[in-house]
Amino acid sequence: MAFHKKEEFTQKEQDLAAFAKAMAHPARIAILKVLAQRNECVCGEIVDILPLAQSTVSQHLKELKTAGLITGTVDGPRSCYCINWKAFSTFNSEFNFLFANLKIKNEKACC
Amino acid sequence: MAFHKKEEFTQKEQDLAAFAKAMAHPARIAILKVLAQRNECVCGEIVDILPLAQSTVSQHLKELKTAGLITGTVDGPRSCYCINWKAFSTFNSEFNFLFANLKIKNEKACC
DNA sequence: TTACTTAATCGTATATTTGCGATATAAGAT
DNA sequence: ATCTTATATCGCAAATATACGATTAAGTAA
Repeated sequence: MAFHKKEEFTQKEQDLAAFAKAMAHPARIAILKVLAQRNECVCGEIVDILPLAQSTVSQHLKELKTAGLITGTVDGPRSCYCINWKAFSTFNSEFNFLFANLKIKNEKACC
Repeated sequence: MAFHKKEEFTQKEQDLAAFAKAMAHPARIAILKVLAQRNECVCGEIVDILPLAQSTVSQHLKELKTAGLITGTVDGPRSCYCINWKAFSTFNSEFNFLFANLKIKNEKACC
């Protein structure tokens, strides 16, 4: 039995899916929102904002970092994170390439 | 122990996450790509294109439909699907509102 | 040195996702 | 009515995600 046949798809499909997956949780959206609005490295504070335990927030941060949506530096006993704008730019391009370039001529719903 | 505390977040955060989650699989990205490129209702064919069993593809289609990314009509023994452009437009706006409007002044990576 | 602070990781329980085969459904063909 | 075709749903097994408390690690302060 083969589970997770993700390798059967193209690299671009997998990349897009991986990016979307990293955003596929409200907690991670909230984290990204904070980082985007602050527009600087945010050290801590995120734990105080989210309604989750410290360990859980740390896991979400790790996922975002692993997926490449954010970067992080260790600065003494605390860690600082900020948005990886380059990754978002790439995602946005890919996303628009797939879906947005046809949007105008498709305003008419077909079914 | 509370699992899945998604209700603790704002509706917009949940909506964005739900949309992202629907795209968080290469198979569903591939399906969306086909529908976007064809630019019309696609009946069947999707099963032939994807390297997955018919029942699995049907499940992915159901997820996309439930999340509102695609629409579908039953047409005799066959079903036809097409992209819900309105949903994509909404997602794109929300996405850009959160992340893209700050992109230009943030090209400098901070960490 | 011993505390204190901050964040990451471990261990674990539960929930969800993924995939397939088997079965059901529903319309058209014979 | 039966057969065929196309799609959806069910039932199950395995993988992954989610969350928390407890612990660890590493720097700072006393």
